[in-house]
Amino acid sequence: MMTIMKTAVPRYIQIADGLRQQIESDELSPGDQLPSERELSETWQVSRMTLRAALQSLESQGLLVRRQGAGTFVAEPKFERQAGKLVPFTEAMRNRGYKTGARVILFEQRAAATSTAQKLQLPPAAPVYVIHRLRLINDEPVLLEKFAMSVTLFPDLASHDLEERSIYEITRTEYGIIASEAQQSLEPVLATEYEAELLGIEPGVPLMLERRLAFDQEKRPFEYGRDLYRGDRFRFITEIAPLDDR
Amino acid sequence: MMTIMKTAVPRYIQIADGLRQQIESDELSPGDQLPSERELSETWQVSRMTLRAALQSLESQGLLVRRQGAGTFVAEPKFERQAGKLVPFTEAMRNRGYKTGARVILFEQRAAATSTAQKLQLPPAAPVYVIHRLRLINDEPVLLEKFAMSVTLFPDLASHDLEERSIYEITRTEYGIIASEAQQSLEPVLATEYEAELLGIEPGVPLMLERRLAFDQEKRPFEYGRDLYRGDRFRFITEIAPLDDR
DNA sequence: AGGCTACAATGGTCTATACCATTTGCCGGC
DNA sequence: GCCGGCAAATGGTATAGACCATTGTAGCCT
Repeated sequence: MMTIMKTAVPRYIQIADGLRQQIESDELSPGDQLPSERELSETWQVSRMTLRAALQSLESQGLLVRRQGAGTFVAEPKFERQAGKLVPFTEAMRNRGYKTGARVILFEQRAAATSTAQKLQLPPAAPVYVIHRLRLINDEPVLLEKFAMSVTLFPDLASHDLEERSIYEITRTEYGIIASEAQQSLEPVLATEYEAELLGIEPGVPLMLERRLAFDQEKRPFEYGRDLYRGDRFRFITEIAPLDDR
Repeated sequence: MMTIMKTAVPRYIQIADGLRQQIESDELSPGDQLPSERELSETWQVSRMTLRAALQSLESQGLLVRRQGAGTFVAEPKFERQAGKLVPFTEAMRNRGYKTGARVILFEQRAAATSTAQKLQLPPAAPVYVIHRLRLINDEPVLLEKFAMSVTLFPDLASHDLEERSIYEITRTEYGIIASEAQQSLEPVLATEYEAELLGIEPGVPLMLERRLAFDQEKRPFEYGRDLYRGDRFRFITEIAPLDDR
């Protein structure tokens, strides 16, 4: 039954389907450059505008990347990140076969900002660590973590290796504080110049901001963070399960 | 500093911004019809193609709905649904000031399909209820729930009012089974004819499928469901908190 | 009064063309 | 050998116009 089938598929959709098949059958690989718009419009015997409609459709589906003056390229596939699940980032990515890395960009102790003190249920201006950590996959920066933790609760945190170890593994083994749940939210933001420089992108590029307040086994908040994921490298999927260790 | 500012904003983006401002300042309300493309292109003194580019931009941002032959309309705002959070649907929507309703479409007892028995950790072909329930907001069908539950675990379930009561409230108060957590996932699907008819849409319209396996306080699976949300009426946001009752 | 048909209004597809903005590569000069 | 400038290649914006497909309304006929 073809009740929802059109008898004539628009040309630009036919062309988009043809190109998508080339991408999905590995005839074209991520990073490959497509023939130019002018060449493709000759190949498919359509106007350049019709061809552009096809490319725009594929771009909006995340399959193509177009750069003015340079060309059209097959998009790299995005990493998948579990939304709403406290899975150690490094472990999750390594499980996918990626090489991971981390760099501590900032580690300093300062009086908590009012909102931070409030979130962490600390006295006003209580000392906290403010930590910025850059995460890399296959040597490419993809995530900038900014988080705050209480100095009182985690004395001498600097003595631990924050580049090689998960923060939650450190809190569990060194301080007996077990991450058990978290409040998280996702929202798109644009990269500032600072963030852009660290992530190797242009300012204004979209990032996914994951705000997080992690609680320990006594339901006490102990980590307040804002993770900034490159929007062009991640997509978020949702599955809830009992909290894994981090 | 204008390092990311272009000195010349494309005309179609200027027009899109102008129309967006009319929408966001309530000069245009949800459901309002916009002037025709031909009229707008005269108003803004551009070609119809340029005007169409502006409308397409707004459509992709979810602000406009265009229907061939009928016109262009300001989109109704979407309901927000917490992804990954077991909040009773009725309660969540009522809290937003919406009038909710429910209709049981199907309630039957049958031998569990293999996959269902497996998910619910039941013996093969164990008897289960298969329940389809249609949810309405302001008298509009927006969600089709399909779920399975063990007959053995919930004898005489039919005697309870599934239209007025939350399923989890029933399992808690009548059977002492408390929903404590769930595995959930989100994925877009297209409406079948059956689903489309119930939801008042055309077959092929996108739906968001929320698969769910709910566990009780002893970590036993007791409800296996597939919720189909109208994609044009919901968007999903993520925030995790300790599980509320359902 | 209801149903059907036709027409007008509306969005959708497509063409051909021109020009602009960005990127990249090559060539020449230092 | 390196750097800068220029030109070509590429995507982006815009125009003018034609024609197609769908929807809705009005008028006419039963």
